[in-house]
Amino acid sequence: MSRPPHARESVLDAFEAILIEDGERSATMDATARAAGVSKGGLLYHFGSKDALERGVIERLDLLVSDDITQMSSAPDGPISYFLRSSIMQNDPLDRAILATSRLAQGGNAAASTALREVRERWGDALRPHTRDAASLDLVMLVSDGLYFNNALAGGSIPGPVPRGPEMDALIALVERAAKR
Amino acid sequence: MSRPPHARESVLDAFEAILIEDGERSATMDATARAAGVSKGGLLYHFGSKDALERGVIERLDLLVSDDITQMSSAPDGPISYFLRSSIMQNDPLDRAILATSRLAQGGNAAASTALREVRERWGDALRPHTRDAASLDLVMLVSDGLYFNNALAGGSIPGPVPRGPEMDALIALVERAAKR
DNA sequence: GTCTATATACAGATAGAC
DNA sequence: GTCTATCTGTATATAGAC
Repeated sequence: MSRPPHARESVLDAFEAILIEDGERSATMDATARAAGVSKGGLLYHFGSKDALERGVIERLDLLVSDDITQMSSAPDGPISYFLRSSIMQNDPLDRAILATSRLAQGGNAAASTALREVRERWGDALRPHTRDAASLDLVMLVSDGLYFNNALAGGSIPGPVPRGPEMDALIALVERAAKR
Repeated sequence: MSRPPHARESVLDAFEAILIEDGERSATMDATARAAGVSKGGLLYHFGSKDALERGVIERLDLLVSDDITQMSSAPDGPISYFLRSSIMQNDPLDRAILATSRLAQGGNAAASTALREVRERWGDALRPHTRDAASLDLVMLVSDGLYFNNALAGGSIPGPVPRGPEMDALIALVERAAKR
């Protein structure tokens, strides 16, 4: 099992960071190369085009989501609680991959939009057995989407106006009471 | 009461449309001018810079939200139902102004982010008296955010995976049961 | 008010040295 | 593998004619 070259991962990290903090417009190959500490030519050795770089982020997202769904299935407090709690930005690799892919999607990248829709569907499939009916599943998914949306607006670093601590606990209790099977 | 010049409004409409359908990256002054049926010079007579054009969208949003909050206060089914129902994309001027401003925010426009946060706060203030507690208000706001987020991903035109018809009715009933004072 | 023409800057991508 | 140098396209913005 050969893990991916380090420079390649650094480039992806840098690209994600600029997407999240400064938006899609600022995430140029030049800026990415500079932030990753390589030259533009060096970047283009690992990713032959802007499109390849964007595909790299999407592939990384898909891998991280697979891990997350495994975690979710065996979470001690149950999948709904795990899912909502992990919907607030913890700035972990998965959060960053989602935010970065969202930026690409909102910048017009169709593959990114598709990937996000598929990710959402995978989560929905995993949660469905634990919810009462379609409306209950909608409720859980939409609250999660809402949490992510606010994080996305906040720029990924500044905390948005999302519930934290005890208020988050109360929200999860409220959603579980309404939706949990 | 002098209404704003027609050409100016056409330019704003065109700019919003490109932002929503093709993303921030495609919403250039050139593309906007073309879509609005004016030349670049003509556009620049009405909006002296890209920044002025973006401010135009944000100002329009603020006006439309004021109208919406008035409507919400006197809605027959109550503010929560009105608020959630109007959170699914109806492609009306307010929806388009929100989506367009979201694109600007996600493209890195700080004024757009601030405007959206303030809009969200105005809605929260109007809804607070009608909800039980902080968690209940969070629930209503986050479901609404979730609906908008999915519309934003869908590109504004293709319907996203959001509840419609009877499923939307069931969702509203669920949220009201959990949150309504 | 609206147009054309153009200046300036920067994006993505290529070629080829080391 | 990583670099510099450079080509080409396109964005914002200005100048000035009509």
